[in-house]
Amino acid sequence: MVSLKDIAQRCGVSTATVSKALNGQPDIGEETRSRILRIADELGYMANASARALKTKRSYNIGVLFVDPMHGGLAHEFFSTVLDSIRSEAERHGYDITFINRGLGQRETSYLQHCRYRGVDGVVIASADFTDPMVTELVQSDLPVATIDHVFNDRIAVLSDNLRGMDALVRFVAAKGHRKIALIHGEPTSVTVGRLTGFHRACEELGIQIPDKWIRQGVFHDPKSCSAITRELLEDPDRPTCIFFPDDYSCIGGLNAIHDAGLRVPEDISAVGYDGIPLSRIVSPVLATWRQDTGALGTLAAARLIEQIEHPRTAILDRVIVEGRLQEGGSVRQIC
Amino acid sequence: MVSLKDIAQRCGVSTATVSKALNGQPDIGEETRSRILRIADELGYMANASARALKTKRSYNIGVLFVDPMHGGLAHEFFSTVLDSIRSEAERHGYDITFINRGLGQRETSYLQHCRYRGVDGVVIASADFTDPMVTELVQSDLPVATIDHVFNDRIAVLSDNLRGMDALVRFVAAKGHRKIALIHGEPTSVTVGRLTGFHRACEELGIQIPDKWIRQGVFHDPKSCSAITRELLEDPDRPTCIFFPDDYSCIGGLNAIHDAGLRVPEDISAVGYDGIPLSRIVSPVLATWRQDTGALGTLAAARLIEQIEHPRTAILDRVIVEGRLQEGGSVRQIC
DNA sequence: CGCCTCCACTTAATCGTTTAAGTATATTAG
DNA sequence: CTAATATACTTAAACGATTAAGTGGAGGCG
Repeated sequence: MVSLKDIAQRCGVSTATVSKALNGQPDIGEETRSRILRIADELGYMANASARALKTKRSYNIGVLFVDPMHGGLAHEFFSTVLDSIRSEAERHGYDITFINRGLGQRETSYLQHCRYRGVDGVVIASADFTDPMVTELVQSDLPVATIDHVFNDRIAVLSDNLRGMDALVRFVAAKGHRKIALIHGEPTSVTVGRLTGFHRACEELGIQIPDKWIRQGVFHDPKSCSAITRELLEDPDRPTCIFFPDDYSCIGGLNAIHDAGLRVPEDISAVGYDGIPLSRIVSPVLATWRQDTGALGTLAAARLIEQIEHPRTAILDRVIVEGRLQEGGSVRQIC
Repeated sequence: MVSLKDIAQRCGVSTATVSKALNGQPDIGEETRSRILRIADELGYMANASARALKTKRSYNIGVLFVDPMHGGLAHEFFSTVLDSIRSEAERHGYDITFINRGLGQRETSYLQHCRYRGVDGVVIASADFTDPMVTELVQSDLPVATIDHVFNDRIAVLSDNLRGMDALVRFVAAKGHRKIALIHGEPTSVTVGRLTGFHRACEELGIQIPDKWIRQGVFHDPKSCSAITRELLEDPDRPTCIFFPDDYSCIGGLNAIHDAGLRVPEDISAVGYDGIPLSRIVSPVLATWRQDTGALGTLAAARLIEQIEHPRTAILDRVIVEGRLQEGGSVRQIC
């Protein structure tokens, strides 16, 4: 409503002067500047983001690509905390965020087109099918991109240490005496690859043999599929003493299947999650899990992306590893 | 990158013609139009949202105000599903969403200023302190506004029927034989008022007397505070047979406190949640709760808001009530 | 005194789009 | 055959900001 023009009029100067005064340019006299600032404040002036973006090609908007292939989108605690930390870090730097999707209304568009349409200054890819050509297109564009839990060449990547996390969990349950361990993992993504590697390496180093039938593919965040696999594992007379789930949420689904089978956790069988969402501490027993620093994941991705946006020549496009820590919940029991 | 100008050049027409062709204006010849459309497609043209918004004062962007006073923001399943449905309904209509906050970078701003800065076409207020003067300012502005679970005069409001939900829950547990019912409610908001009213009315109609000490104020989505209150309720020798929690999430925290006290749910004490988030079906026992139609809440708010944005003269600014349904979980047992 | 520099501003162009108003050509009416 | 009308365009201004280039005057220097 109130524009530079209004302020210029009231101050008896040109709009250029007002713009420069407001932006802290050096070639403005001291009393002129303070008068302009005062009037701007009085009138409740607020810049027009569209006009500014049009002229400067900087929208102070960052895109967030967040595709949960199975479910609604941001409905899970892990994602929503990551998202929230992206949001608040962006806000701290004066950026807003825009969800990137395909298709504006009827029109079908690619993710990249959506980004161009809104003129986002960069994109955080927080969860997506990284083999999707549209995602590849985005990553190969000239837009600054930061990915979470996936590495692309010459791009910022923020990763949680899946290998180490899984390693720590295996050692934890092994120390509790478990040797018959089953692993339900998620879809084959780089996250899954890291975790599987960590799992197998730790088992090997500890001299634990895991039969193939105990390595099963489930679905991330899908208690249904994980419950079904759990049931199968339990039906086998030679059953594991401990089951690893793809994540805490599906672990809770697994607990349910275990209870339905008339067994108790951890007395009859132990369970291990992954993520360390708040919920994992609220349920009973508290889950043994690897607590990812979801806040750091989002915050770092946003911070590094903004760094690249604002200092394109000097920003280092490498990977950052975020540490996690073991949550020793009661869902794993000591066996002799 | 590719602008109207480029298309105009390639087609040998003016930018005005291209604009009109692309926007389906009637005064463009058939072959000209199809040629323009073809070239635009070939060049991968995508409009520039900033330029368009600058000229038309329509950003195709809707603001979402989402302030969770206690926690990070969108970290809870109830909120995140509402948000996700707002997002996807907006997307269906060609709108993007922007989170509204105070303060862009260092600069302190009001919610309304943020809205003006981004030029949002309207705002969904999904969760906020409705007594906050900044929220009031927003609601009293000329921006289209839709609120969720709160009513303002002459504004679109989408509400879940808290009174009926609570009524149904009370009748459900009463039918199971419970008469000693405790209620932990959330902060005093209009949601809480509705639920309390429903609770007291149902109790009165059923002839159930509830002592004051069993009506306690907790905090929404805060398992900690609810656990503490639960402990207090359990310590009293004259303890309730059933506890109502402000929501499913805090109910799960309450279950934990109950277990810690050496009691089982539902054998020793029954528990009731509210919301019906997916999690409530995953835990064991499944929670008895009122399943709110969170999808409808968000979808309707977005749809009605967009209706008002696009047809300001004919849109009806009233309240919509969203139905929910009883989820008869195993967390309430039949007592004699 | 004449020239240069510096300061504090203004002018004017520009970003990409939309749209009211204008224009040239073809068509129809009288 | 002229005049009115319709069609299919073009012209040009505008949205609100930014910014390179220009300007006028004060002050400094030799």
